[in-house]
Amino acid sequence: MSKQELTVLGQDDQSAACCPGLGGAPLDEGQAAELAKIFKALGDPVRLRLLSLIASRAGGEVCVCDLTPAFDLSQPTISHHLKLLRQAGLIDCERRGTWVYYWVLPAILDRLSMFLTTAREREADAVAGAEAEGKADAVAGADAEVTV
Amino acid sequence: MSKQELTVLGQDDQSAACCPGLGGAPLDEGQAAELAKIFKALGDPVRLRLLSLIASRAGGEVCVCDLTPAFDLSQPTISHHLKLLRQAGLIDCERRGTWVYYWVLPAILDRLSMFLTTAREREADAVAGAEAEGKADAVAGADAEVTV
DNA sequence: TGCTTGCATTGATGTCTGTCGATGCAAAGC
DNA sequence: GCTTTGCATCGACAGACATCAATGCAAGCA
Repeated sequence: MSKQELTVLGQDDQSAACCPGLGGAPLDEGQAAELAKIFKALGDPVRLRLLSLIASRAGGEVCVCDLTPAFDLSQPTISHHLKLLRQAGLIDCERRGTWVYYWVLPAILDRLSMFLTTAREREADAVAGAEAEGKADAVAGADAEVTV
Repeated sequence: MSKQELTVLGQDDQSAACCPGLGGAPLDEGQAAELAKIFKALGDPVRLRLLSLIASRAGGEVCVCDLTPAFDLSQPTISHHLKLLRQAGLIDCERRGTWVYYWVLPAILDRLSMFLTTAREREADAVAGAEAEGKADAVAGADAEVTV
């Protein structure tokens, strides 16, 4: 039911070997398209909450019957969002009797996190280098707006 | 030109204090909407490449005139994507004479990375706990598909 | 066998988004 | 002043997306 859905990061995809991270060389079109597909899956409040509900569950897996009531949406809509998360490789599922259980696949979360982290480190270096020339206040101001 | 555009993470937004990360308590609707806005900005190949081009630039900033030729798109389209990245709080810009320079704001990248990392750690624990009951092979198979 | 439950799929519809040409606007040079 | 250059904004349009009701399908139960 599920293995075939991992189209984003197929194991035979040579271009998926590894993205350099934002700090390295600029992404080529293939890498960008692949990453964008995953980020797009995360770019919806409903899907983000679904992922959050699954990830925060003790035991690591959740029955759909526990997810649907948490939203003010129809069952087909929830099913549709779960399918998109599955196609992005962020979750997987398994049927057990009457119920279907979903769990998070940590590998891609890892990859995204690393991609963003290397970006930050590289960028922080660049900013440190340019801090003496009048751009520092703007960056510092932006920092103050977010309590990381 | 730029400070007012940071609508996603306004400094007076109490709900933006900090998201718990995927591993903590499930996201509420406000947090999910806020994070989704940022992920959605990253959910486009063109914007991802733009961000990558800016982040990987020595000096940390890039003139728009250097970005536009890198794409097979019209100048208004590039400008549109840059605006969305700016509204998401991922980049900022400044006009200098005839040219406009963009640079990356690392704070939100940090926050996203942390959000995803805590998710992974929490999820990995859960998987480790459930590894003995037949779900392990599916997770291991997914891991094998990504060379993180 | 027939009924019920849980979830996925289909088809339709309204909304959002990416893209472009045209235009506006600021800065620099003549 | 006028012209040119660099970039943002506007208006329009095609394609993508979120959502729903209806339907299909598998599993359990009477």
